Amino acid sequence: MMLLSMKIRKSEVKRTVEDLISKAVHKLYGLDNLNIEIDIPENENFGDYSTNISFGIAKTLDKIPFQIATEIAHEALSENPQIEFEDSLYSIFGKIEPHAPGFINFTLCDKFLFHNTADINMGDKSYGSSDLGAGKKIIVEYSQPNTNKPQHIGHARNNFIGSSLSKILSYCGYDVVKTNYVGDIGIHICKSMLMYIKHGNGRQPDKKSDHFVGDFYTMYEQEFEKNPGIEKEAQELLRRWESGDAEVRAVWEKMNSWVYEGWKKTYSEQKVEFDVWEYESEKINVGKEIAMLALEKGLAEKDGTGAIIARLEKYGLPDKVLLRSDGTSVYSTKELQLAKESFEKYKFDKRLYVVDMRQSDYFRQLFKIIELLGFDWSDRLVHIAYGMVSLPQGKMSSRTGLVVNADDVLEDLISLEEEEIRNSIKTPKIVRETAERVALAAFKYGMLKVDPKQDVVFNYEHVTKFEGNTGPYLLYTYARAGSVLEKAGFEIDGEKFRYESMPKEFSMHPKERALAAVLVHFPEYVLKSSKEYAPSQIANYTFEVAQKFNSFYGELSILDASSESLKKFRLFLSHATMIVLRQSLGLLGSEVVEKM
RNA sequence: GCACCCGUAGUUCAGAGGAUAGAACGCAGCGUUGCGGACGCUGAAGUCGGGGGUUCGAGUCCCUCCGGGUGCACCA
Repeated sequence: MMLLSMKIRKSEVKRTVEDLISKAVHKLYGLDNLNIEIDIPENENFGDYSTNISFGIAKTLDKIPFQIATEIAHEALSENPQIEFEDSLYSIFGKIEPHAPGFINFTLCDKFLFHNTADINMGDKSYGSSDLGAGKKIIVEYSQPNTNKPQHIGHARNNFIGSSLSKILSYCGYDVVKTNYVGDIGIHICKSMLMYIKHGNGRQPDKKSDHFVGDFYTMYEQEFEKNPGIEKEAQELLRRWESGDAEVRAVWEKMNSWVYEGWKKTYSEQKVEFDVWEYESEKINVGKEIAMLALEKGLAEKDGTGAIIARLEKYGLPDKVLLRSDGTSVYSTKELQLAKESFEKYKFDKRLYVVDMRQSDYFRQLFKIIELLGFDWSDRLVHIAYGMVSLPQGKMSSRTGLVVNADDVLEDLISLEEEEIRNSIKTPKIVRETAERVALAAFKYGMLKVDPKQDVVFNYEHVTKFEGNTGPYLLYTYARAGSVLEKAGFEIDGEKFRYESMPKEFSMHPKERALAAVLVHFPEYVLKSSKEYAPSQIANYTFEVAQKFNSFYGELSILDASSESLKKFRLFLSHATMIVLRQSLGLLGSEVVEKM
């Protein structure tokens, strides 16, 4: 008999299945080091976990998969792990069965599901967390806005992905450093500066200050259409900035401070934070050293004009200029330097760049150059490429004027949610506060539920609905469960409520079982999400939890359960659901509300 | 021209090489003198872009074609 200590983490159920199979296969056939894959079957008839191991080894063993499955299932069942709960031992799996044509299906017993539900109630804030990443450092760089205009809806997706990934990785035990690398200088910044100098008359912002600056950038684009010559003036400004011209620097500082002031509000309303801010203006010409090293290593060469160019053709990538012919460094060279400094400072195990997928080739070049420079940490760099955000009326474009500002989106969503909840909440202040949370959840969930690689069509009508796969639906489910608990006067009381107090013939109703079982998988989805750098994994899991709860809620009465102990069990389940919803929404960057 | 990403129900999206490809919205019905009906239940709806290949098994991996998006050296 295999005995597991009482401290077994529920996140290890899947690993327990792996161990069990691995040992059985070793004992029966002497096979080791197999890649054992454990599935969570969608079809409830196939148990809580399943494996296809029999197919993989059938040829080696010259046996029929079903026979192998039968043998392994039999062996695994005889080693059915025992776990201690309430001062006695019980076996985790109710059934371990072979299934044609050769799967092995594992079904958790009711008592384990009860046990896990009780543990969630006791463990509260830590359920689903792990120490997978203990002692490992991950830098997550995201947002990277430019100081010439306010943030649009595409930045919002970036902010939400980066911020959520950071939370997920922290939850898995990694030491995470959230970094923002601001593009605070360059020709694009000088464009809005130019217009302010020409037409601003020293005005102070009369609206949100980053929007105020953005208006001058728009003004530039309009004027450029009529008079392309003004680009030279912008370039001249950049030259003056680089030479340290006091007048230009003063305008630059003033306008950038306005932008930062505006962003502060944007980030605060989005509940997006950073540990470290880096500024491009502080990296001016820092790339020379890197460029020289590249020359030395022979991966770059000087061309006729004096520019230094990394030759990447033989690696299937376009060549990349490192130093311009005038000797100044380009953006990518600064980024190389930044990566190097970052590694020297943090000795990171991973560095994630959350940047939209248009820059995929660029990052491939960047990472290749770092590898060719001989830095052995080049394989720790990861580009988290995400797709574009578009609207039902089409893709965004500054030319057609269809650019949606992130602040405006959130404000619109808040208004929509205020209308939704005005009926159930009467105090205006509470309406506003609640609407803010619901709107942010709608916004974030709408962005995060989609796989990062996919483009997103962001539909206001859709994401703010209280029904369907939306943030508000999840919050509604949470509030609904909370309302029942409140009515019952329920308080967590794990010590007094024991499995033994359940009726002798107790077996879970299918709806109870489905809910309790889906809760077991939370830690597994957190891990999966962290490995794939995909918050969408947690998002879709969370929706499944909400569906299972509502289905349970619709079918069975909690407060009028047939016995006190059954009622208490259902309250336990409801409370455990709330904890999982709260934790997973938290990992997606959203807060729950008690009433809505 | 070259490269990368994406093609799954009318629409928006899930699918960890496996079992009868799943949700949500919309559509057609149904349910509760009941804990929040902002819910639940049932149903219709699919040649997984086309064609080859690998595999016991392909929506998933490989090749090719088609369609959509994006990027290709001194912008960032």
